[in-house]
Amino acid sequence: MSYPLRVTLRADSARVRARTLAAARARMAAGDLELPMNAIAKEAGVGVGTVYRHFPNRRALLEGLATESFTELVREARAAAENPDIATGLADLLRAALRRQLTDASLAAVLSEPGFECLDTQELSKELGAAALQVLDRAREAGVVRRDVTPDDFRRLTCGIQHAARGGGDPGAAADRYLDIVLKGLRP
Amino acid sequence: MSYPLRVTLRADSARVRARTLAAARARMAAGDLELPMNAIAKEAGVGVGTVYRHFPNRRALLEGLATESFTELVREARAAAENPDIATGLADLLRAALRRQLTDASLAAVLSEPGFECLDTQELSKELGAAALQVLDRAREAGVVRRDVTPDDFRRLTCGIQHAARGGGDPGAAADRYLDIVLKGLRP
DNA sequence: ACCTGAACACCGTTCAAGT
DNA sequence: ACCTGAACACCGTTCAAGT
Repeated sequence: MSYPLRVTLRADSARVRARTLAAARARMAAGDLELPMNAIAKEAGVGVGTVYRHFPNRRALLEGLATESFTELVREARAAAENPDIATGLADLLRAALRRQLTDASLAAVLSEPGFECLDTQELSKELGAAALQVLDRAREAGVVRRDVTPDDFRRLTCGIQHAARGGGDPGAAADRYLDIVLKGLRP
Repeated sequence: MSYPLRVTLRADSARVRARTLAAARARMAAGDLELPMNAIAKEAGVGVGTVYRHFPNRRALLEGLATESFTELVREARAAAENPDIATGLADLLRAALRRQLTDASLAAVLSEPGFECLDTQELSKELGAAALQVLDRAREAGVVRRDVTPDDFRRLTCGIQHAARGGGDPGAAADRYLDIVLKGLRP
């Protein structure tokens, strides 16, 4: 069994990583979802090879970008699982997942197709799944949700609503309505 | 007002078009959704420039690929609008849209973001919208659907379910369940 | 008229050479 | 150890030259 021993990066290495992520984020904010490695390296003032050292492929870079939102989402999911009114907790969980995906396209991309590149992301995914399962168990017991639904259905359904919401005008308003429809459909 | 007068292509031109579409379809069937123009031209035994003459960009090629399925879908939508039991008609409409998108990735892509490149596609889209509106009007009158839903919501929701269904194992089974959830949620 | 494919710009990815 | 960027392969797109 061997685990990576070094948890903190060397200062310059950490700086490179941060600058790469910043450049990538700037591009995404400007509406470019392609994340071209060469262009990002140039904008970050870093050699391409160094970008590849930190992020072996575009998927890894995407996960690096999504980590922050993903962490927040896990926190929200846990809070939802604690809600004394679990029907509300369930609605909160799905709403949070949807909102985070709409504000962060990288998170939407990462959740849309699992198959994780980074251990961090895999870990976050497990934690999200665990929180979702708690919500689901309590909701089932309270009889407020269909019995055939799984935590993975939650992931897929929120990704689906996100996709539907982005596929036309006023994504925010559409997302609210579609979430409403799905929540109602999820009742037993 | 000027309309294109030539409806039938010159024989060789039609052959080029057909070969291009065949090559593109072969690629998509092999799981490549990128549709690289150069590679397709080579595989079709045609100059790249000729491909561009027929399909000025990838979106146009995508629409060319989707036309057949789209036409079938319009037919199915019209049949759904005629169903004496309009609740069933509505379910049939959404099921057909979903099924076609799952069997034809190009149709899923075309419907997912409108902004049509070809007149044919624009026409098909209008016809689909008209049929959906008929279904919706009848369903509303019969009181079997939420009043705030539009034909465009149907498009977006089916695209969303398709996306959710593809985002994990057994897309077919997932699609059925998700459609079930959404149909229930659409009731008033 | 329509077709061809060389040519140019750009991106992904690797790896020998530097520090 | 880590970083750099030239180098190679590949793709999108155009356009001068062919038929």
